[in-house]
Amino acid sequence: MATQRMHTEARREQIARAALDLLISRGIEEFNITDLGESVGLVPSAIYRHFRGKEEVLNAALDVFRDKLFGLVEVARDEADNPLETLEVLLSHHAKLIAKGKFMPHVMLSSDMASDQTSRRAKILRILAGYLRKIEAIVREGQKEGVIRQDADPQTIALLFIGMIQPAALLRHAEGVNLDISAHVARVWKLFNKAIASE
Amino acid sequence: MATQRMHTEARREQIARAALDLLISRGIEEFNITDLGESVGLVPSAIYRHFRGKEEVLNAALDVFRDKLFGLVEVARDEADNPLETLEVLLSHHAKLIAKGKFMPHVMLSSDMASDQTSRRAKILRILAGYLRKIEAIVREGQKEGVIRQDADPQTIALLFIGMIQPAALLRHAEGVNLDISAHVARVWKLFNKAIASE
DNA sequence: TGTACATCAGTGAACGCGCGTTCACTGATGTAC
DNA sequence: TGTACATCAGTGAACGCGCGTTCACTGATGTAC
Repeated sequence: MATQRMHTEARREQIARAALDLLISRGIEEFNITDLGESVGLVPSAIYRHFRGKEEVLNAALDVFRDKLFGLVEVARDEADNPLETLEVLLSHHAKLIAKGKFMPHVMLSSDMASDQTSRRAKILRILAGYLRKIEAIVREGQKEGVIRQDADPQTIALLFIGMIQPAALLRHAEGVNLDISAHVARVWKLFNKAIASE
Repeated sequence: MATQRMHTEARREQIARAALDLLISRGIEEFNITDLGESVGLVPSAIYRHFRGKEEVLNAALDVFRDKLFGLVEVARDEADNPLETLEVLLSHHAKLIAKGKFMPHVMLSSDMASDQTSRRAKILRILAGYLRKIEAIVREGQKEGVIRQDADPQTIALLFIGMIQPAALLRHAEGVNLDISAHVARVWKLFNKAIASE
C-alpha cells in the first residue's frame, strides 16, 4: 500500500479533477483508467472504490468543467461595471486559462468527447448551451442599458462571442500559425466591440 | 463473395470517402474498421487489401476532407465579385454543408480526432492552418481593394470568420437551443460585416 | 487509555470483450498465346 | 475465339493486445466499551 488513504468524498473530487485535466491535455481518445489512477497515485482498480465505472468518472469530470465554466461568468460579472465590460472581462479570463494550457481547448471544442455515449454528448451540449444562455443574458442586460445595439439578436451575439476564442484555441499550436492568445483576444475584441456596441 | 470486385484505386477512394462520412456523423471514438467495411459492403479484413491499417485510412479520409474544404474556397472565389463578397459566399456554403449534416461539425471542430497519433493531430492542424491562410489571403485582397478595413489584422479577421460558424455548428443540436444554421449565418454576417468593412 | 471489532480505501491478479490485424484460401478478371 | 496461367480483390477464421472491470485480500482508520 504505497498510497495514503483518503476519505471517499475527497478522493472522488480529486479523481474528477484529475480526469478533467487528462481530458483537457490529451483528449478522450487517450483517456484511460490506468493513467487516471496513476495521476492520483492509485492502482487502476482503486478507482472503482469511488466510481461505478469509467462513464461515471467522465460524468463527474464534466461536472467540474461546468462549475469552472459557469464560475467564470460570475467572476466576470463581479469585476465589471457594465454588461459590455463583463463580456470583455470574461473573454480575457478565458484567454488566460487557454494560454495556461488549461481548460477548454479539447473539452469545449470537441463534440467528439460526446460521440459514443449519447448521454455524455447530451451532457456536454447541455453545459455549453447553459453557458450560451448566460452570455445571452449578459447581452440582454447590455441592450436594456443601452451599451449594446438593440437591433441584434442576443443568441447570435453570444455565439459570435464564443467564436472569438474557439478557433484561436484550436489553432494556436498548429505549425505555421504563430498565435499569442492574449494578444489575439485583445485584437478580436476591438472587432467584436465595433460589431455590437451601440453608436 | 457477396461483393462486386473493384480496382484498388477506385476502392481506396470509396473507402476514404466512406471513412470521412463516418467520422463526420459519429466521431472518431466510434470509428472502427468493421463498420467502415460494412458501409462499403466489405468484410473488415478486405480493407487491408487497400490500406496498411486504420491510421492510413484516417489519413486518406483527412485528404478527402482537405480537398473538400479547400475546394469550397475556390468555388466562393469564382462566384463572388470582390473579396468581401467571397467571404460572404464562403460562409453560406459552409452553412449549407453543415445544415445537411455533412462536413465539419466533428472533424473540423474536434482536435480530439487528433489526440492520439501525433502525426494525425499535426495533419488536422495543418489543414485547418492552411484554410486559415486562404481566408487571410482573401482578407488581404479585400484590404488592398479597400473593401475591408486596413487597420485590422488579417489573421484576427480570419479566426473570427471561422468563429462565425464553429460554435453554431457545435451547438445546433443542443437541447434548448433552437438554431437554424442558415438564418444564424445571415444574422452573424451582418455583425461581422459591420466589424470589418471599410467605412 | 487500551483493546476488540467493523468499516472501508487500496492492492494485484485474473477475466473477458472489442477490435485491429494476419493469413491461408477462393474465385473473378485480365492477359498471353 | 478458346485455353492456360497470373494477378489480385474479397472471405472468414483466428490471434493478440489493450483496457475496463471484478474479486478475494490486506491492513489502516474509526468507534464502542
